[in-house]
Amino acid sequence: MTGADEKTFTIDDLKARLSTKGYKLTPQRKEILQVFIDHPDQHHLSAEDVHLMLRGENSKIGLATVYRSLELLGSLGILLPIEFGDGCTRYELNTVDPSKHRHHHLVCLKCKKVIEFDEDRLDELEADIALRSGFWITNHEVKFFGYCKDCQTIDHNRA
Amino acid sequence: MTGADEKTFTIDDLKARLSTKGYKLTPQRKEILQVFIDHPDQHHLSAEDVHLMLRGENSKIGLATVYRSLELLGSLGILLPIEFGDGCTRYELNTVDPSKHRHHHLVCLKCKKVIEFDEDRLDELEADIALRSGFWITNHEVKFFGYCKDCQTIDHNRA
DNA sequence: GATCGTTTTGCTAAAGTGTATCATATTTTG
DNA sequence: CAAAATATGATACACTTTAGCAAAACGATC
Repeated sequence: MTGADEKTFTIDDLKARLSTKGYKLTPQRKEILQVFIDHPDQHHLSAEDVHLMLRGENSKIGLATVYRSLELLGSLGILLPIEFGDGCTRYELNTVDPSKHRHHHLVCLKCKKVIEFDEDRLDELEADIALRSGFWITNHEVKFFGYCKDCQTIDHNRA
Repeated sequence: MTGADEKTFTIDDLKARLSTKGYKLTPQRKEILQVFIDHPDQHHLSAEDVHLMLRGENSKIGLATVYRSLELLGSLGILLPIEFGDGCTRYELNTVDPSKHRHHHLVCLKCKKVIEFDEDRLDELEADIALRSGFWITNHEVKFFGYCKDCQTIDHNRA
């Protein structure tokens, strides 16, 4: 259901974006971005996830650095933060031209499964909202909540 | 920018929905719903917010009960949980017929201001997603992120 | 309206995510 | 290569939310 490959960020892009804002290129920041580049299927990574994956590669990056780097990469537009209501902020690799590839999320309230889908039909709506509100809109996020095929047969009445 | 009044839930609705699922009607649950009914303008209340408001009315409801009740009212469809990424789950009073009044959020990344807007144009999209995915969709959530009028003149490069 | 079984509450402890602090180490610039 | 600024790592801390359990309250039935 997810679309074709779109150009995402590279380590060189990271270097460029960091330096234009006065931040430094460190091995930790490179490694953290590399985790996202190396695992294109493994979306929605939390700080804890990234930390564990790095530990698995014998990296000694501290947890605080992971948190700080994820937030920084988010503010640079290289990663996108997402909230699924599971208690932690998750991130995914952004695409260089975000208008090219907008994907959204379908969350099962029962089994917590998350399915991605592509959708460009919101661009018109976004332009409309921007005009009416005076906002400069940089991103939008759409989530549908419901019950997936497997969970529709089970009783939802309690628990 | 927010639409006209729509019918929202009452204490009687609460009673009905609780009993059909075997839950009991308690004064605490009534008081908590009443907070939302009494403050139609004060949307987006967190557990802490509700607890403080109740304390201000000399109610002695415990914080854990507030958390439990908010989650319960959410599962009954009386309240809707929303996440703005500010570290806590917030709730707003749902409308009896959710298809009648879908409002979404425009969040300023700089000053954290939240503006609501009405939008029904997603119903068609929702039906489409449901058909393609096999999901039974119960709710959707749309958030636009950007910079409000007041914050567009200020430099966004750092911090 | 009293009784019984079940649910709910309130308190407190604890889990979990994320942030602040600060000494030490690293990067970039010249 | 040296200096100045930034970044890291470790730990302690803050904050939101959950878990556990004894006591209280609800509501169905008699």
